[in-house]
Amino acid sequence: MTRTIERYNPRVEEPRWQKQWDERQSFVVRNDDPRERYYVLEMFPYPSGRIHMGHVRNYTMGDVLARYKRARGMNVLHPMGWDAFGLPAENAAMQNKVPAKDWTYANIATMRKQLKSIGLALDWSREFATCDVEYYEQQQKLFLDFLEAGLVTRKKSKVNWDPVDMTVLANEQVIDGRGWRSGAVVEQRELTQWFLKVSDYSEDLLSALDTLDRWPDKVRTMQRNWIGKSEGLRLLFEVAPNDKTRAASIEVFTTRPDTIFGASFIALSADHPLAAEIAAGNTEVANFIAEAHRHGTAAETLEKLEKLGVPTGIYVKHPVKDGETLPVYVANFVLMDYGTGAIFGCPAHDQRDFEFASRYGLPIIPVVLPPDADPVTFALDGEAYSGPGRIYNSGFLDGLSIEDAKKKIAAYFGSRAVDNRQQGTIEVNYRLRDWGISRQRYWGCPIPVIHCETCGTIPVPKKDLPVKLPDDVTFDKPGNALDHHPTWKHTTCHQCGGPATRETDTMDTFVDSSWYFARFTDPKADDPTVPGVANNWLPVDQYIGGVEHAILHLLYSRFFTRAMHKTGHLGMDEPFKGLFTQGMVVHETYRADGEWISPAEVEISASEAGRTAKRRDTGAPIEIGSIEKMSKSKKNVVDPDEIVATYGADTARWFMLSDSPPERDVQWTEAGIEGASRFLQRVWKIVQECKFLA
RNA sequence: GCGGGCGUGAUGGAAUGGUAGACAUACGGGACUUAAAAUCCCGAGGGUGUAGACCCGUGUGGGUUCGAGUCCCACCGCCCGCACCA
Repeated sequence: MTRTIERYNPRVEEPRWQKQWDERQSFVVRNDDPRERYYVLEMFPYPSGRIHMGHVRNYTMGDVLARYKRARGMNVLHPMGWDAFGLPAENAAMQNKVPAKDWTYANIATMRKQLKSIGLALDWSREFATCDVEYYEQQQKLFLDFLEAGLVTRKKSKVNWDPVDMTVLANEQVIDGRGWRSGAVVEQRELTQWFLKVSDYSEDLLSALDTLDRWPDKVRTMQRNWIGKSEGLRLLFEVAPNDKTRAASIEVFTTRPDTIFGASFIALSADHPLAAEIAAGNTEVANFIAEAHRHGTAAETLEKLEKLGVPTGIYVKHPVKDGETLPVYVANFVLMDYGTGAIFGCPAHDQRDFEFASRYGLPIIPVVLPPDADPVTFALDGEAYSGPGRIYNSGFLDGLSIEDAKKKIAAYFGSRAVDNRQQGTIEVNYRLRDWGISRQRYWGCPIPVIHCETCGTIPVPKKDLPVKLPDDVTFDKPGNALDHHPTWKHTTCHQCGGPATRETDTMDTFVDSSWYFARFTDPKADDPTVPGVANNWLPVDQYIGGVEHAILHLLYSRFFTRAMHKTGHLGMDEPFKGLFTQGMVVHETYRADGEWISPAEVEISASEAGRTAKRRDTGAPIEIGSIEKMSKSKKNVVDPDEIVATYGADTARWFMLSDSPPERDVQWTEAGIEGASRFLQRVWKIVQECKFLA
């Protein structure tokens, strides 16, 4: 008897199975399925044009989990959608004269086909794109509900302005003083903006991190730092009589009120109102402020600035040393947008204050004695001491621990008054700010409000939603194409019937991705969610994505879940029970004559002597460079389509999962994918032999 | 500076405190072939030895333990995030 065992041919087998899954709707999930539920979600893609290997890795991980849970008899929700608003569509519209909408949906069609060829167990019946009118209409409803619930404010504020993208950026989107997308140096501008009141939840967002025990510590720590809680004392210093200002007091924020006996100066931010007032009659101060502004944001990219300041000529009374005064400076290292924009300097126990005091000859008075140090001989060794110890040189605080001294001095100042106010108030400060969501862009969710000359700025009634984006926009002028549209913004006021204009700002695209996981639970519903359904599925049991979203997307989503809870759309506060941050896909880089070379053009030969590379066509030598994240700019990308065509999706998936632990970077190599391919062939052969024997 | 993580063959990496290096890649040798590819088999951490075997090996130095890659302490190096936050 003869038999032949054929080689596994993914080009036949994979499409056959994928067709069956499609026809039988194998992965379509029903909300009324009584089995135990499991929700696995990977961060949805931006439809940039084509999927990349990072997508393959991300979605394969989720897929394995989804299939495993399904095999264990669970009802598994594993959906897919598109984070489809954003600037690249507008850029494409400008450069290629393709409407942003067409460009986006064409990309989605391509990428959907690619994802299907990967063989993912996805419920495609729930697919949506955030630029679908049906989706952003629901988002507009959410905005109105948030507005009604007091979670939205409109205020004039200094904003980060990206001069290249011509739009506002959230603090989270400014990296080293540059726009996260354009890389342009960010400017400060004063604009009226819509804000979501994330700061209402500062404490809750912080403390609830402790409950997220299936999140990586790294991400929790990053969020903790970002929220930036500090407990301290808001403290008034009484201004000594002078002719330079009528201000009676200066308010500072400090986390170290226990060191008040070591205070030797007050420093104001260059943006402090009092500094501006003094500058009006003091050219030295005015020049210093101008200089500080000139450095401003741009200098943040340079190495640490020297601690510089200028005396204002004003003095304040020392709050605990009768008859003594402290000089008031304007200093370049004091930030206006944290605390009160003013500090008291205790040089002995704060490194910045130490440098400042050393430069300007101000007293350095140690008031914290390190354990085992001698109070008589202890001296600072060229830098501030910020470690543990006991208070000394401090009158009625002497001998106390730092913690006890903080309590005692807070009580002391709490019982005194300056400028007709309580001198010291315990205060908790957060670094977290409200989220400015206004963007001066066309391709985003319109903010559903109108500006009426008579009635003011008022929300569009829900019955008039959606506020639809026009399709016929042009990009011949810089700035917001919506604003330039000839008719779109002109409307009538629903209250008074008079003329009104629409808000032309659209929402930050991070809004779109802050609740999509909830929409997947019932993507066709007439409301943002059907709470009975959403609460059954959420929170997401396992969320998988890149660590680059550790702050922005994940923090905003946590806020949104709380806000949707408050407005009755959801019944929980945390969206993601488990979070997994997968590593990147990296690849060697290749260079010749200063140009990056694509791996497809490179032939590698290896021997005991090592690996060498040459051009596949000409045979010219190529330098093997460092291993980097796959990126178009370095050309070290491998196209998933080609891999699937050559080796099949399962080989690509197997390699992605087997070569490196999922949380670490995986290095894509030709040899690795070959090995994975051979491995699968062997497995297939064994399976065939078992079938034959059976 | 603060925080998180990592350090094991040529390489990616395995190892509930119990035979370190699974599996894979690369490399070398062999079988098959006119030849190559594919496939299959063998070798392989380093050192000494004809061999049986022995010694040394998980960044460095200590410690706990019958036993440490794993736990504890100190240090060195690398990666990532945040950072003039008072």
